[in-house]
Amino acid sequence: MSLKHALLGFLNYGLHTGYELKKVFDISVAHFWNAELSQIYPSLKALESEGLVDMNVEVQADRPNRKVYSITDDGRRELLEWLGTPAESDQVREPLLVKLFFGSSLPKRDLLAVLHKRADDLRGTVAKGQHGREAVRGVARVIGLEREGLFWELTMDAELKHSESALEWTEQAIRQIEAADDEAFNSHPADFATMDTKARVEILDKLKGAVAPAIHTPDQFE
Amino acid sequence: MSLKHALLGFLNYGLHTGYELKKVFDISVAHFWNAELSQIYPSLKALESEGLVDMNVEVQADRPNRKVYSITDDGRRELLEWLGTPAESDQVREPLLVKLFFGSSLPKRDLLAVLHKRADDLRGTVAKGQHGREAVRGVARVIGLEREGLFWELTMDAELKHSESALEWTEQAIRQIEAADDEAFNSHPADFATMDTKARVEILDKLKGAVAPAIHTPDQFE
DNA sequence: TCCAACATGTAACCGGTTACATGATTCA
DNA sequence: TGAATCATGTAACCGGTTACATGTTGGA
Repeated sequence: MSLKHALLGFLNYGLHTGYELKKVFDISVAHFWNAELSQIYPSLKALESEGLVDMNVEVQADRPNRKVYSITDDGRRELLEWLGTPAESDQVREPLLVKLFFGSSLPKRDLLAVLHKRADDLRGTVAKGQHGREAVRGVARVIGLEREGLFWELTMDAELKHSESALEWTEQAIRQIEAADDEAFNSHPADFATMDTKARVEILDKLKGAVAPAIHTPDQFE
Repeated sequence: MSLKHALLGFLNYGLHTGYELKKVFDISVAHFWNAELSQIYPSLKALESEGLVDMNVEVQADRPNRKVYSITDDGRRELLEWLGTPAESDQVREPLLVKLFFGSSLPKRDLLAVLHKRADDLRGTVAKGQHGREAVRGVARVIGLEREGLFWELTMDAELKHSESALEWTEQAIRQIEAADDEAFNSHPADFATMDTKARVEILDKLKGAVAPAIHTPDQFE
């Protein structure tokens, strides 16, 4: 889990309440690590009981009391260790690719509609991303964390680049599908289905041997 | 959830047992939708109780009995409807970007090590992806589902393209970080931390207004 | 002899989301 | 008047992973 570590990261910048941290998440890391208040509060409590953060109640007259958290030395140590450990990628879960994978079961125009919707979404993300990227360094300057600007920009770049390449792929997929033979759609694949069980199993095993080295086995991740 | 729909998708190709489906997942969609047996079995049971699949027990003398599943008309209808519905992207959760975001808290060489590790992993994925892509159409032909080859290839392309662009980004990030001023690292940001609470909150709100339109709000997903 | 493959499952756990609860203040 | 902001949380649920359980057969 890196929510706890992300919280430590922000607390390393200074004191914060849970409510404030939610705001900070939303304007900075939400595109690659979202967090809900209902998860932040218990996580802070857990961090406290682990001795990685301290908490002070700040009594307020007109508003609800605030619980102000700060990072401890142990917390800082834990953060640095985590930051310096290589990160495994999370399991990819991409429903769109599942849909595309079974594209032959679907009328051509339905599949194309699904892909066009994705392309539109991505165009929106790309446009926003370009705007955001320009805003970031200024933001860092305003906030008094100028040196951090580089890193924040790089995370924006990551999203932008990803969106751009995803868009390129989508557009190319659309072109290839448009060009594809109509017979490829709405098909009811017969050969494999009517094979007897043993034959199918044999084929699967043969395939497994052939494809195995090409499969990107998604190993453990934190 | 699309595990159920992925199962329906494969059952639409023909009869399968849970055990077989696991194999099929591993050699085809595992890179974008992994599934464990412990999840497949209950899902099939659920699909059955929803009337989307039928089950027949095949008694075997020398081996454990097999439960052979087949898709029903209702199941086929459900599958087609799901396939034709635009897919929202899953929430992105990228620990590496979290680490990079807090890169200024870390010694330069530690951060670079983390990124080099990622770059190496990606180079491996790209190499495998290229091999795999070439194997796919052949696989489709062997299995008797030649028309499906196009779609399978496109899903391989997606992974390959994504890996390639992620690698490009990583390499560029490494270069920028190598070129960065040493003062940007191991820093203990003081200004923001020593501000009083009210001032910080004000800044956060200002930022929210400025950055909001650039933030890609990750909405609901299925 | 020991491990892999075949074949099915259950149970505990885990991180995360959604919904619900409370209650004051401020602004449109 | 009614919504948004401040500020904290709990509880139910959900999809997925890990670990555990069982028992046979065939090959290294």
